[in-house]
Amino acid sequence: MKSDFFNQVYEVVRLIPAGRVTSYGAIAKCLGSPQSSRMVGYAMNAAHGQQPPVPAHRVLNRIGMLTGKHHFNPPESMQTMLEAEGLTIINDQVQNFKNQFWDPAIELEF
DNA sequence: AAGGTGACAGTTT
DNA sequence: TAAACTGCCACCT
Repeated sequence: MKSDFFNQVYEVVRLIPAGRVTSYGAIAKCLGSPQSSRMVGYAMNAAHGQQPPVPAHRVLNRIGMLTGKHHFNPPESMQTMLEAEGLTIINDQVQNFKNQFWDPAIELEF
């Protein structure tokens, strides 16, 4: 059993609806550690091969930039998957990021 | 066992 | 205004 912290992150990420994106900080905050955003990113690093798969491509930094695309295989698949969900990505940045933002702290409570 | 790293974010200079 | 530093906590060497 991995650390529950990671499992929490995976669960939240899997709840992200298609066509929506969120930030590491939002997830970290939802878990109760708003300053532990790095841990969320690190959890994503271990998200490879998780069951069910974790849509890590829907998790971006606070500015909507595909910072972790380099960790995908191939890296360009991240942008491809996001575009397939209806998102517009230019220069590794999600357009209308604020409009597509999905805040777990709000959506989950709703 | 201890130190260093990291897919970030917020604050300060 | 932009750039740089610190904080955070688990994983890896």
